Amino acid sequence: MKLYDSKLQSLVDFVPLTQGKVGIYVCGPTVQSAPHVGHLRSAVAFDIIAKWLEIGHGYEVKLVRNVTDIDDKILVNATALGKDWRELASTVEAGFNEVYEALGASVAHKPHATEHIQGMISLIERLIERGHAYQADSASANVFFDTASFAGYGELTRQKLENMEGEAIGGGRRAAHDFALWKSAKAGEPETASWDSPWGRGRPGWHIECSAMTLSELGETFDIHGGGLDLRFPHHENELAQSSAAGFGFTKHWMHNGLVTVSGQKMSKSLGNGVSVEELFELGTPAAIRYWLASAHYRSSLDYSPSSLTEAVTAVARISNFVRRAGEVATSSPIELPQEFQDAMNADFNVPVALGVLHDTVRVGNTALDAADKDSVATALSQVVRMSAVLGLDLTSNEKVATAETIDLIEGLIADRNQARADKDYARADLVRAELTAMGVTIEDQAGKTVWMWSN
RNA sequence: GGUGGAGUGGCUGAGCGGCCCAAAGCAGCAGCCUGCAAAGCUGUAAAACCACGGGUUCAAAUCCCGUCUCCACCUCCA
Repeated sequence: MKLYDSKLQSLVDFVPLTQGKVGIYVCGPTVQSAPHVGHLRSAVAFDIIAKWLEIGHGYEVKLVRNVTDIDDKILVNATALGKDWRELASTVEAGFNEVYEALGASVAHKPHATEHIQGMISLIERLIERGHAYQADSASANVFFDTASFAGYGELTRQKLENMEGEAIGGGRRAAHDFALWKSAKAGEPETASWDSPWGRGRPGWHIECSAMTLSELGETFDIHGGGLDLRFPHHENELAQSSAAGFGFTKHWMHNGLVTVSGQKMSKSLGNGVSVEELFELGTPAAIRYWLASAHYRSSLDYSPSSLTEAVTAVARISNFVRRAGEVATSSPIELPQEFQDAMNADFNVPVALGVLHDTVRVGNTALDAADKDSVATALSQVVRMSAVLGLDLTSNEKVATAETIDLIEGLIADRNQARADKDYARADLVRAELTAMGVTIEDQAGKTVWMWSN
């Protein structure tokens, strides 16, 4: 299979470093405020990538997504809210975990920055020993990475130092692009937000966290490092510099997901065009949201609009309706995935094409249903279920989940309506139907019976 | 200034030298079903001169050159 390596800027054959095993590290959120749609896109993209490597290739995948739980913004936001920063971080993280869970994009490995302070300190010491980092001056605990000492600096994003804008020299920083590895504790910051180090009390810079956590979780060398396109510079460039300068092989491949846009512009807090997760969940089921997030190739930008989400709701309903109807006459069994689907996924995880195959299969299955061709229905059903599993689409979200009383009520109304229809009292039948609709119930008159489901 | 990416039907969105008079979905239309709608299914007309102008090739949406427009990154960001 091939994947697009965003450092090499080309499609490459993917071969795990260790046979049968794949290590993936994806940059997770800084838990400073509630998640937005962009976080979900990244999570779903890499979840599908991991699932395909597991289901499609049988690899044992270790997917790591870190949590940055100490950072300037967390401290600033906590102060503004009058909260302990640790409380804010854990509350926000719980919110992230909730939506990841809802979308089926949870990960088993979630290292926290605050749990890896010692690893970061060791790594910084190693960089100083090797001549790639320096302490600002004896009076400050600031430690910077010395970009001039590392010839490969800029190779991830193909930029030259002289062309880049940089930060003002100060605080012991020798060059505009030298970046902080360790930041001296500042007056007024909570005591709990700093740690002892050989250079004095302080806290880690952002980039060193990920280098330390990849080392701890995946070792000196691993297969894939991922994250949003906006993290390429400076974050990933700096991570690469740190880990390489420390003498580690680091990641074999880089993968970056495209950003979510609104009217063509990047969704971000600073632009104030962020779409909240709540808004998304009001418009669609988790399966529909996942479908929408996956409907554009992971490297393309994905433009948000309410109508694009309702389209996804309809599309998912088409798939789940087939599964529901087919399930009445056939059972799903483990089966080979359609070749076109496998080909699409093997071509740099081309999910839009894979979704096309899924819909094609649904159409084949529906045709078979109409023709009462049970064998073909069973095959299509099995394939659809399997493809949906790879894509992580939970098709059961509008299944009948209700209390016994509610079910009795609904079934009673349906019986009333059918009695009215039998009596040719259509006015009353329509009235009952309107009542069901108001309850959020959609009914479907099939040959000889009426089935119901929750409306989308 | 530097580094990447994008411009395909009414909309979303694939394709990246011949299988493309361009996948799939949504919307539209028709048929089936229905008491009628809705829902569901099936089929399907029209609709894309593939941003624009050149070029290469037997053959280009796909390669090359130029132009225009848009986006991202170079500060924190998934």
